[in-house]
Amino acid sequence: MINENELKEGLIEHLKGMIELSGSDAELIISKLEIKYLKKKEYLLQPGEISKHMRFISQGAMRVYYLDEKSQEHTLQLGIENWWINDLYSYLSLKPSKMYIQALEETIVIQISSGSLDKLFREVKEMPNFFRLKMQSAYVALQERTIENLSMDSYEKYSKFISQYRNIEQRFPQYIIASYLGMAPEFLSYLRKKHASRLK
Amino acid sequence: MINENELKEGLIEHLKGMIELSGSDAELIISKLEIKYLKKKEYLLQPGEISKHMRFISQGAMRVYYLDEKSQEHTLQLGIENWWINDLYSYLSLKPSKMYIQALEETIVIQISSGSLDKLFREVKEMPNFFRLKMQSAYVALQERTIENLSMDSYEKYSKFISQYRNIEQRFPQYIIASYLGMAPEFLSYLRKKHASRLK
DNA sequence: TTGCTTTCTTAAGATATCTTAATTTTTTTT
DNA sequence: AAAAAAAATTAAGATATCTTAAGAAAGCAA
Repeated sequence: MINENELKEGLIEHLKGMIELSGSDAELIISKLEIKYLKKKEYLLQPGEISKHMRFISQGAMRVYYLDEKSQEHTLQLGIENWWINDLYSYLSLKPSKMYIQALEETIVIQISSGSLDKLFREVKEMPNFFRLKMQSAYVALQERTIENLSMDSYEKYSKFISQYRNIEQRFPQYIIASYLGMAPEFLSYLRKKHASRLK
Repeated sequence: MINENELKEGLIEHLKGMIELSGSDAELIISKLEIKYLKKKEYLLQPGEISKHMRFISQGAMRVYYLDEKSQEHTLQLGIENWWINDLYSYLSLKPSKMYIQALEETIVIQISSGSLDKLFREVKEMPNFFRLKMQSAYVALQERTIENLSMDSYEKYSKFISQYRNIEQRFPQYIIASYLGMAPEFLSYLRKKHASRLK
């Protein structure tokens, strides 16, 4: 069986990669963490629900996606171990989400409820800094994605994607990668073939 | 002539729309503000430079854009009075920007150097909160743009754009709007004609 | 006001990407 | 291992969007 304390310790290590935490800070944080187990294809959040937790992938792989009016899936976020995953829109605005957050493998998530997190913001000095920094890098990453959207064609985007997500990319089915990149899966398949030799 | 104190007061009001500031907070902040005047087409930042200020448009209109390898312009951000405008990537990472930040009208910008802002973060209690909240809404807005990129066709994007930027949109030349939306200006022109009657 | 410069429009042909549908391959379940 | 389900490939025809080039309109400067 899995040792939950070890998992929680993993999140503490993750925090320590960015901010300083005392032993008592760590204990305080650990006391607020909840662990959730998800089977493949299970949902952590579905449209209509309000996202009330910050969520950290401890093991496994997930994605955030939504369905447009034509019921097409569009993937907004992919994530694996040690990535945060959420619909921040819903979390921050307290409005119902339009997103699905789904496990793509057997997955373990560590969550903090927004109430607990607010307390931690007050009680653990460096906690706001952690989320400020996270938020900043998330913003920069999203801006990068916007830039790619504006200036790259489909193959360039794909090519950048696989070089950026080295190895990780194999954990996601191709049709999900296509939906992340904003192209039809058949077209991605066509591109892969066309450029087959050139792929690094 | 323009009364600079009034302009600075405008920024204080803007801050007060989101956080609480005492009289002495306001004075402290005001003491760090610099005012910059830009003529139409003038640049506030150019590629290769590091963005060392947080920038607030006091009057006028600006855009952030970059050139791709084919020297095509892509507009990442548009802004008018009371909007913050910057290349956060460069500002946060201290790396050289790839962006142009350009005035599209006679423009007045209020700046705070990153050094001064860091001080304010320590000296004005609510200051970090302001930027945390700003950052959050910027992130959510960018996520919204990503969603549109994934699921809307060009006309839908344009249509959403003009309803979102009511009236403001007339202050930006159409080819810039096209470059913001990620389409060729000729195609935008074609779409406008095609849907001419339906435009609200 | 005239002339110059910038922006916008039009149209034709080229290209990228999508849609549909059938087939094959891979993965999962029994 | 066989059967069922999910994912990937292929190919043809359809559509969206781009490119180029030229002319018209609008804005700005002399």
